[in-house]
Amino acid sequence: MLAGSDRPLTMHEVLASAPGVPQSSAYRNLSILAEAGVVRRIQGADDNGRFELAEVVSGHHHHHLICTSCGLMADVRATAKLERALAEAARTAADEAGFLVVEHRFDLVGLCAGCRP
Amino acid sequence: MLAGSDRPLTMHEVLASAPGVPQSSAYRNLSILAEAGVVRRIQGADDNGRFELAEVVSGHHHHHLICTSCGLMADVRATAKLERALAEAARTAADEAGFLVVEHRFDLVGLCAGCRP
DNA sequence: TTTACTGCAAAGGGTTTGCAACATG
DNA sequence: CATGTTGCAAACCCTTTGCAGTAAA
Repeated sequence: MLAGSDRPLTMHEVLASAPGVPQSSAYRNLSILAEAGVVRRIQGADDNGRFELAEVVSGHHHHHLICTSCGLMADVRATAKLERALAEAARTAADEAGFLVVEHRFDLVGLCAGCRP
Repeated sequence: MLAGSDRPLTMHEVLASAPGVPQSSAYRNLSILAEAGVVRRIQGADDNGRFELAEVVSGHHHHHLICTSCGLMADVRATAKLERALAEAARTAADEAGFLVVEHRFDLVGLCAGCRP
């Protein structure tokens, strides 16, 4: 499979990239991989589910740019500085709620280079 | 309606809180409100859609705690300091991609007080 | 009456599942 | 022969939509 992409793929894209594979198999296998922690399942802007390699596998932590106009969802490599800030923020916010943070998600929503005026 | 909650509500909860209102009306009206910018539609952990008052209406910017065990989704008030850090991080990350950030989302995923060991 | 909104029930679209055929060891 | 994986099609669930009935102006 081809989840070595620089952005989460929709099921549609996954199927297009693997001709001949029926939906059911794709869903089934991706679900298994997701359960095994190899793949992560996320949501786009408001439409369909998407799949990406888990951080453990891809080897890099990243966030997302989400374009509200064309629906594009791209990865943004997280910098050490940003991560430090986010991690601390997470700890602070979660502590007072007694919440144990396992991971955080930081997504930027707006207009991509091709859609901005 | 009762969107003065401290957390996003699922359609199920919305319906439960407004007995007698049929799904179709709830969906329809919430969609209209969403389009008008009064309500915001978001996604929980991986399951169903949820609704919350838009920031403009609720008057406060917040993020979410998402419990992977029980599915709970709670609001976390954003602090000025955190916001400053996030905003700057957003700008930095987005700029090099030519992305125009309209809003950011920062969610903490993990275990809530009731589910953590 | 004209316009807008309700309720119901049917349709839609993404995702899951049952089950028999098939490959693997 | 025993086990696990495929493909197909039907089932599911959440959400949307058509349409006629009702309330409001």
